[in-house]
Amino acid sequence: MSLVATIKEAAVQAIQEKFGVTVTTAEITINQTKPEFEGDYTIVLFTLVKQLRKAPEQLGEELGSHLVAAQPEVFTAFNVIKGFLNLTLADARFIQFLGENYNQQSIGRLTGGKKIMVEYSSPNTNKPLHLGHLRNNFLGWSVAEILKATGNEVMKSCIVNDRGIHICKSMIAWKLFGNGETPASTGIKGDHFVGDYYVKCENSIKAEAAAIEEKLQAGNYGDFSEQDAKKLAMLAKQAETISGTTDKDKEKLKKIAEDRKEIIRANTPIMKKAQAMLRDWEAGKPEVIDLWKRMNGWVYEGFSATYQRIGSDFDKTYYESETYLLGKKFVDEGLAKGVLYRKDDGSVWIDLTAEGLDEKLLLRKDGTSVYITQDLGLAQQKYEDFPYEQSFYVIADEQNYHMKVLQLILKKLGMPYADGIYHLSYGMVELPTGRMKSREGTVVDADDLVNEMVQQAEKVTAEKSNTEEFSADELKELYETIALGALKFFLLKVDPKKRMVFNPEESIDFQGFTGPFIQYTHARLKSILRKVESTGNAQVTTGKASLLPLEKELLLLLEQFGDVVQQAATEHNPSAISNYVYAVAKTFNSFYTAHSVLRAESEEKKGLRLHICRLTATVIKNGMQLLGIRVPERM
RNA sequence: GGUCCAGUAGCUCAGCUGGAUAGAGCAACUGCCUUCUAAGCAGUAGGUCUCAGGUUCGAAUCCUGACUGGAUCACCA
Repeated sequence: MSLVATIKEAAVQAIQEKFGVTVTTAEITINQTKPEFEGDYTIVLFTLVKQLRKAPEQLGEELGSHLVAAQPEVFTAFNVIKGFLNLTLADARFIQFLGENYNQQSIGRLTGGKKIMVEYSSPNTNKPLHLGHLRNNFLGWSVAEILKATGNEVMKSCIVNDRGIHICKSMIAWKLFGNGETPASTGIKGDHFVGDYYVKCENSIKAEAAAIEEKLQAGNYGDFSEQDAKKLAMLAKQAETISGTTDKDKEKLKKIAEDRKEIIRANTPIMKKAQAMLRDWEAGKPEVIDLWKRMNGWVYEGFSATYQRIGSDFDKTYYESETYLLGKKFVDEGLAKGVLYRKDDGSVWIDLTAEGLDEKLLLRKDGTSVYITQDLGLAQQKYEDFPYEQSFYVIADEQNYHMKVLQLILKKLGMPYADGIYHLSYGMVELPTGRMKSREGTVVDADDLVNEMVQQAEKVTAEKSNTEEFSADELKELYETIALGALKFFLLKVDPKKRMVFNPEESIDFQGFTGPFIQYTHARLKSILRKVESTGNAQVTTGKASLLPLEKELLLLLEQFGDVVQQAATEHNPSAISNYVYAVAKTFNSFYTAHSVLRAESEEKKGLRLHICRLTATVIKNGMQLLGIRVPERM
């Protein structure tokens, strides 16, 4: 049981004995005592005043003295200031905790016991991973590990968006401009290779759209079907009626311009070819399928290298090409149940206006499914593969609405797993100039970024570290460890749901509240432990030494690890762990400068501090492990 | 226009299930390597917690309303 829980129970018991009033542990508020007051933990008395009908000061005195008298092995002193009862805990209690845990590999708590699926990463196969994917990958992986550490059975899954117009764009561009080049012939990583053709396609679309635009200016609608020509004319007319300069008008005009642009883009020759290719793909035309398989194969090779490097892995991978039709049977069921309805044109809808949402299309009039239909099918498939109690979707917050609708539809269809769905929504990573847009080429590429970080790690290591003891291979591994540590920590230290800004001009720091700071602290710890183990002097006793403030502060923090992991699991929030591990490292570094371990005042102190070092190293290592960050033995 | 999210130091962020004088890092400034790794430590300076009301013994935290920024409301995925 954690110290905080111990104190709460002691307080409940004391209140019962002393005042004959029954309160629950949930009604006791405990904070860590502020540094300017004496004590370790503080009971807030105000919350109890009403129930116990006593003035805070008197209540504090009575409760405090009762606690100290009843459990002297836990509470050694107390003081009451304003409405706060500050309790000083016995050194022996901390030393006992230390003795029980210094040699443990893990000190988490296993309270979960649920089957949980965590879907994350979910890339498109037309382009390489970028910074946004990194946040997703690190977050998904970490949350899955945290859930495992709290005793749940977790399945990590990934849905690969391997079909659709996006990959057809890459395919058509390769066919038109590729001249038979391959990743092997050019030496370009597969996902980048395919991504380059996607960009080529986009550039062609832009060029062709500009040409069409020119003809349009001359009143030539020859490129368009009668229907599209009509739409364009209508948009032009609409735009004319909006003349104002208000923000609202400007927004309307912007929307019209965007609609217009989309129509033109869809009518460029290359886009029409890509569309035809998509139809051929759906019809199963062998040469298209072959090309599709070949190009996706290149992408998977590239992804696999990146995933391995950044430490993402999956227990189950779904491919949209295999699942995108699964949702259709939901439509039949939904129609039968009367949850869905068919419009005159044959399209199928669900009415969510009663829930404050809109009507949502589930099937086009031509019978083909849309995004949400596919997701319905996938949800069912996942549940059949792994009958979960909870299913996490790690997806950016731009899809909040989509996920809300998805869950709601499943609920209306009476799916038993609907309530277990949880959208782990995270904020987008933005540049100082705004959102990253792949179409405009303003994305920060994941591989490039990792490479830059490795270079920086190498540079800083050369400046700061004595690398004589390292072999070339060890150095290479160290750079990777530091680079990914810095990057992962940078992305995971922020609350997931918040948007974050990444400035490519400023390098990610290695000092202060960073991954390398914590890695460095771990290396320092290991250095001490290596020294003592090499002298064969590792057998020590903690004895009955009393604790200095920094020793106690560190132990107090270390004792909270289990609670912090639990909290991170409950909140699905790795940043709770980043913050905590940083606090541990920071406190240790203060301790380290203030007190010598190997040259401690006495053998007893030395033993105590060595144990503290062992425990600190374990907590740092385990905490960082939950973030997917390795800690080096030396750096 | 509807819905949802955010606004805390110059910058990036903690703190938000209400608790004491709002904390870190970066940037700036002062010190500390003959001492277990200075990617470190100690310190100085930096705040109208966007604003206005409300609830409360007590509000950065909860409620209401403004303001600012973002997302979304596609027969795109």
